[in-house]
Amino acid sequence: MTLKSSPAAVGAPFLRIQEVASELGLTTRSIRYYEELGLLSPAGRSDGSYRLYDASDVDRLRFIKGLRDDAGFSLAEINQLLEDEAARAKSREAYSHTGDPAERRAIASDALNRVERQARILRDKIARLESMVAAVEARRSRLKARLADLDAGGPGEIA
Amino acid sequence: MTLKSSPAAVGAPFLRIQEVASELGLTTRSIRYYEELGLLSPAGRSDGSYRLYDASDVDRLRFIKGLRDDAGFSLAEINQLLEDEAARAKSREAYSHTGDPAERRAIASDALNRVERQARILRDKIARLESMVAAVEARRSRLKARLADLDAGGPGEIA
DNA sequence: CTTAACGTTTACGTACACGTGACGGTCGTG
DNA sequence: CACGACCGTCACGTGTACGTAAACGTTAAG
Repeated sequence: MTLKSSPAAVGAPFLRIQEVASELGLTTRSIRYYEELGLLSPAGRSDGSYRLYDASDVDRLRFIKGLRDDAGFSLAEINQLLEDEAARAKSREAYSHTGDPAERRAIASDALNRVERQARILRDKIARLESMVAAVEARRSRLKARLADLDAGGPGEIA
Repeated sequence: MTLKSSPAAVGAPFLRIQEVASELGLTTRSIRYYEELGLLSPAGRSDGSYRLYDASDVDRLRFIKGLRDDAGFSLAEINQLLEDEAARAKSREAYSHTGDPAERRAIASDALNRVERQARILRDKIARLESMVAAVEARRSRLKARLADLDAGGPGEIA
C-alpha cells in the first residue's frame, strides 16, 4: 500500500475526528462532547485509541447538527430524540455478529420504531409552528383589513 | 363604582403583572425579565408605577411563550423576530394620537410588514424541519426495505 | 528513528441564557 | 394603619455548550 494521501487511505471507510469535524464544520471538542453526552459513539478505535468514524456516524452527526442549528433542539432534547445511542451501538455490533434472521429482524424493527418516533417528534414540532403561523396570519388579515379601511377613509382605534 | 373584585374592575381592560403571569403560567419575574430584554413593554403604568397590561400585551406574551416553548427560539431570536418593540410602542401611541389618515396608514403598513416578516421566518423554520423529516423518511424507507428483505429471507449488512 | 502533526484523557475556565432571591421601599385596599 | 402586591436594583445561581491547557501516547512522513 504505497498509495495513501496523508491520512485516510483513499477508499478507507474510516475518518479521524479532525476530518469529520472539518467536513461538518464542527470542532473536535464538540464531537467529543456529544459523545460524552451519549449522542453518538464512533464506529471504532484505532490500535492506538484514535476515534474512527464511518459514514453512518458522519450522517448521524450531520443530523445532530441539523437538529441543533435548524430545528433549535437542545442537546438534551436531541438525546431524547435519538434515544439510546447505546442501543444503536449494540445493534450495529449484534447485527453484524448474528446470523439469526429472527434476531436481525428484531434489530431492524427496533431501528424502524426509532426513526418513526423521530419523524413524529419532528412533525409535532412542525404542527406547533404551523399553528403559530396561523396566529400570525390571523393578525395579518386584521391588519390588511384595517389598511383597506384606512384606504377607504375609515376610522377606528388600533385593534 | 362599588363593584370591583379586589384588583382589576370587572370590565377593566388592564391587568396587573400577577394576573397576567397567572393567566399565562409565567412568573412575574420572567415577565419583567422579558421587558428588560425589550421583548415587550406594558401598555401603561398606574398612578403608582404598577405595570398595566392590555389584551394585546397578553397576546404578545402568549406568542412569546409559544415561540420559546413550542418553536424553541431563544429570547434573543424572539427579540429579532418581534423586532423593535420600541417601534410598536411608538406606533401604538402615535396611532391613537394622530388623526392624519396618511400617518395611520403608514403605521399600519409597518405593522403589516413586521407580521409578514414573522410569518416568513416561521415558514423558513418549518421548511428546514421538513427537510429533516424527509431525511428521516428516507432512512425509514431503507429500513422498511431491509425489513422486507429479511422477511423474504435475504442477507446483507446493516445500511 | 526522529519528528511534527494529530490524538488521548482529565480538568478547569468561560460566556451566555434564563432566570431566582433578596432588598428596602411604595401602593392600595380593607 | 396593616398587610400584601408591586416597584427597581443588584446580586447570585444553574445549566448548556463548549474553549483551553496540561501531560502524555500515536501515526505518517522523511
